[in-house]
This record gives sequence, C-alpha cells and structure tokens, in this order.
Amino acid sequence: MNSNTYQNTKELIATAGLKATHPRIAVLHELLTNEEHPTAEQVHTALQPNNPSVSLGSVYRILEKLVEVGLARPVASRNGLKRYDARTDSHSHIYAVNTEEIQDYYDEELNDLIKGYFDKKKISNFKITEVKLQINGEKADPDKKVTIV
Amino acid sequence: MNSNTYQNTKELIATAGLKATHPRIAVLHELLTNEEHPTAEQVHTALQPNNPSVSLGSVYRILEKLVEVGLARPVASRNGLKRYDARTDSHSHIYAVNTEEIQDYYDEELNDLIKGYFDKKKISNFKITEVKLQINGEKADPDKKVTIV
DNA sequence: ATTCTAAATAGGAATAATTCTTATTTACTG
DNA sequence: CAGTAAATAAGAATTATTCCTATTTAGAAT
Ligand SMILES: [Mn+2]
Ligand SMILES: [Mn+2]
Ligand SMILES: [Zn+2]
Ligand SMILES: [Zn+2]
Repeated sequence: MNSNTYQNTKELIATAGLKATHPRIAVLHELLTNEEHPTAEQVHTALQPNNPSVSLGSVYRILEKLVEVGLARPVASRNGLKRYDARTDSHSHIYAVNTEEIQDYYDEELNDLIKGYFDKKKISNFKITEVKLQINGEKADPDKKVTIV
Repeated sequence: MNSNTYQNTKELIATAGLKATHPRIAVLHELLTNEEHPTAEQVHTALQPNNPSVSLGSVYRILEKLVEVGLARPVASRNGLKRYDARTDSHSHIYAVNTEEIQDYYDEELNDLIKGYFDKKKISNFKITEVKLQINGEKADPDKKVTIV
C-alpha cells in the first residue's frame, strides 16, 4: 500500500521542510508502521531494539513537531494519555473500551452520509474542519482482531 | 429542563446506591451545571467559592466513582487531560481546536442516520455500545457562542 | 435522638506523564 | 570539508493523577 522504507520516510520529513534527523525518521517510521495509535512512551519502547539512542524526551518533542507540520495527528482518547496517528486523512476510530485499542475505520458510504448531513445543517460561529466517528464498544475476544465484514 | 437542585442531585447519588456525601453532591452538582466538560482540576476550582473544603484528590476520586455508577462519563480529548460529562445519554461533541472547548451536539435525524448505517454494516469480534460524532473545527469568534441553526 | 460502623474524605506523599533546560551533536549549506 | 543553526540526550523540573492513612461522616440500628 504505502511504501514505507527508511528512505521514503526521510523524504516525507524533508518535504515537510524539516531537518531529516535520525530520531525523526525513526519516530515517523514507527508511527507509520504501528497501527495502534501509540503514546510517546510506546513509540519510545518500540524503538529500543533498533534505535536505543533516541531519547524519550525527543520522542515527545518529535511527535508534537510532526503534528505541527501535518505528518501526524493527535488522537482523542478518554484516559488522559496522548496518542498519535500517522494517518492524516479524515477517518474514524473504533475504540475498544476493554482493551483501550483504537483501530481505524473508513468507509466511503459513511463519509458521504455524514457529509450530506452537514451540508444541510449549519453551525454558526464555527468552521468545521472534519467530522469523524468514534465507535465505542467492547472487543469480544481480546486476543482476536476486529474486522469489518 | 433538568431540575438541578442540591436536593435533586443528592437523590441522584442515593438512587445510584452511593452514600450521599457533601463532596459527592457538590461535584455532581457542578458537573451537571457546567457545560464545558471540565477536568477534575476545573471542577475543584469551580467548587472553591462555596465548597472550599472539598479536596482535589476527592474530586478526582469522586469523578471516577460517578463514572463507575453511570452518573458521569469520560470525554475523549486529544490533549492528555481527563475531562468529564454529566450527560450520560449518547450524544456528539463539537470540539473547537483553537479554544479547546467541547460542546454537546445532538440531533435525532443524525442519530437515525448513523443507526441505520450501522444496522447494515457489521463489525466482527466487536460489540458496539455507542457511536458518536466528533465534530472538529475552529470557533470563529472565540468570545461568542457556537450555535446550531 | 444517640450510638455504631463501614465507607468516604482531607491532606499530603508518591508516582506517572509531560515539558523544560543546556551542553553536545548533527544535518544541511556553501 | 568547514561553518552554523537546529536538534538531541540526559536529566531536572513541572504538571497531572493516584495512593496512603488518620479522621470524619452518612446512614443503619437501637
Ligand atoms: Mn495524564
Ligand atoms: Mn496527561
Ligand atoms: Zn487512525
Ligand atoms: Zn457532552
């Protein structure tokens, strides 16, 4: 789908106008690879094996910078932890309350449905940038995957 | 709309099977009154004038307890702060990125639309408890209210 | 109304999460 | 291959939240 090599990630960063440092490449690469909408801490942990020199403080700082330049987005979460997403297109999230997993969800039909609705309804003094769904529920078997059928 | 006296709040707590202590009544009353989906700290600050004896630690503990018994709900937020809501019915949120304000949104038509959609779509290994919208955007004039027209 | 008691609280200590500071390193520029 | 501004590592500091425990309190039982 998305060719996600080191080189490719490096270019994404450079194209965004940032110095393509090794810590930045490592963090963005991890975020692009990791589907779990991780916290800074989780990204840092994931980097340990191959990039043990990247500090936790840098991961925090880099994630914020990636958001700033549009290469990542903050994910709304209800437990007081900051989580991040490398998907920057508008999409929805399936949130499993029991496992705290957040999974992407996108469907064109749903998108059109909501878009159609908000073309009619008007909210004054507010400029909508995005409408997304938060699908809350419980993962039946926590060990198995959630799949859209 | 919702008669929200001290006495009424007290009954809500008692009916939920909790000891109706003064700190609990004060916290829930504030949460019912405050439309801003406040943090524990904000609730505590709001209580200062009339209930200075309620400690911050208690506010944290009480809010979690209210969630536990279904008198309050956690609100998804993207800045790493826990925010709470006394509205326990399923409703959506308008989130102003610039002011970090969260405002309720509910519309029957929208509700039906989404319900209809998810009656068809099936997600396996997942039990949906609720689908809500996160309407993100910017408040044009931060000093004025956002209104649904 | 008074006593009893389990549960809840205040206050402060402890921990977890995040940001800040600064000396050193590094990626780009020429 | 310098030179330089920007970024980083490491650890200190701050902020957010939870935990601990002596004291208080709401409600139940006299
Ligand atoms: Mn936190
Ligand atoms: Mn936090
Ligand atoms: Zn996502
Ligand atoms: Zn709400």
